[in-house]
Amino acid sequence: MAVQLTDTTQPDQVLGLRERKKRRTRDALVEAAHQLFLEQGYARTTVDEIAAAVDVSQRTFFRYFANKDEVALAILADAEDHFVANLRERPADENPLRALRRAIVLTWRELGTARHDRPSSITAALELIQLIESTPTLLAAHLRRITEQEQIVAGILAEREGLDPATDLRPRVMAAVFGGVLRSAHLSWSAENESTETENSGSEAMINLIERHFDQLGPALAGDWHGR
Amino acid sequence: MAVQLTDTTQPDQVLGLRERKKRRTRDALVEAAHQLFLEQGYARTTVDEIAAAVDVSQRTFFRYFANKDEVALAILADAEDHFVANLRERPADENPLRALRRAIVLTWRELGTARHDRPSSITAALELIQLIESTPTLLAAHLRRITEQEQIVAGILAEREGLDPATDLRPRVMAAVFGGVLRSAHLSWSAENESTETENSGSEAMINLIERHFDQLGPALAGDWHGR
DNA sequence: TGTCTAATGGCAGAGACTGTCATAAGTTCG
DNA sequence: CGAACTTATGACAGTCTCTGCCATTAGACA
Repeated sequence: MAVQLTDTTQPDQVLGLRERKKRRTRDALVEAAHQLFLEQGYARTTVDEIAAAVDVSQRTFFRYFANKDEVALAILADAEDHFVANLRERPADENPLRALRRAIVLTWRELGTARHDRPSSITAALELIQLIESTPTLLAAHLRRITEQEQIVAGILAEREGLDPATDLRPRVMAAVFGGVLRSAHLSWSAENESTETENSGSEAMINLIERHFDQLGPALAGDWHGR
Repeated sequence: MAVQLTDTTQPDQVLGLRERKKRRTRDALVEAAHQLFLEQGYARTTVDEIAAAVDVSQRTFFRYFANKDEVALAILADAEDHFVANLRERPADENPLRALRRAIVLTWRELGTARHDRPSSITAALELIQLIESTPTLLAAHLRRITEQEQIVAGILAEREGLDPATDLRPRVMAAVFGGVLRSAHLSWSAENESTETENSGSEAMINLIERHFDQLGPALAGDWHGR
């Protein structure tokens, strides 16, 4: 697969020592930060502590992450990329809403089964969502990232359907609605799992919640709520 | 209306000198901050500058606003309160989606016509939306506030329809969808009005955009996009 | 007018970032 | 293998946001 050219193209797997080292410290920072945030809370953890835990200088920390938010949210970035990839791979004959729904469920399922690279990427992701929901600063940063993702999603939808994203509002509206439903599901999840430790755990609980929220989309928009 | 009791209840209009002074400095801070942010950008404006412009100490600034974000977003807080009030006043026989739509349009129209208290609250609000959309930090803070508002909206909807907010997901989903549509409209607006000065201006342009986005909600969720 | 309460200012300090520069550590090539 | 080059890191120093603390000032109230 990885074709070896002169030296412009970097092989996927065979990274130099330098790159490997960088990746290692980056991973270490993410993990150390995550641990510390869970133990003592986001606000009460200083960047210096995180850096010290990995034995690098504070300056180096800020070369890896633009700010404190970024280390915390790094764990979800992985999942987000997977989601985008999954959405792109959805068959063209699926309607947009279904494609989105399938893609997100599939992403959580993957995260649950596949032993990604880190042992428990789901556990970490779920812990993080809880942390986010209980940390105003983090929530703000997370919401901003989410909306950026929505732009990307809107672009993918427009492309899928062969629409002009500048003219047609549907992709953007759909992406925004999707984002809203997801956030709502996350909120419900973190409300249910408020009690300290991850008990209900498992990606299944989250998937279930997401499905239920999607199911309410039609009924919610229907004129009369008393109908049911 | 305002019944005068012993002294526990503060009359609405007749504020003491102290309260009047406080309100004045608060307003001055908001206005000075807004002006400075527009002139030199959010990041390049320091809190010290804002405080100096109103001739108070930095310490005092932070007694009025928890952080720099808050002064900037204060201008929209007013509009948000109006929206909530408008939503509450919507007739019970209106379905939820329509109630939300009417309430938001009405809010913008009020903001446009009524000479609120400050001369041009719309102008400032629209300028602010543009500033928000082009300032990551502010956008993050704004999104967080928006989601808080969504919780309130969900509560109002549940109450309107006599539903148990803990059980029924529809209010929450609806609030999230509404929030998404609005954000999408704001984004479109700020994209259209990117060019420096407020030209298209007027709340009518924004209202028009909001209506158009709402109109796309049905079509977007409909199975087949090629239908139209 | 005198007391009581609340707003303010000034100061010190923690913590998140950023620019700069010297040093250390990988990479490349002869 | 070692010299020359490139890149990551560390160490400061400095700015800016935000907080706690205490003395001072200025309305409120009797």
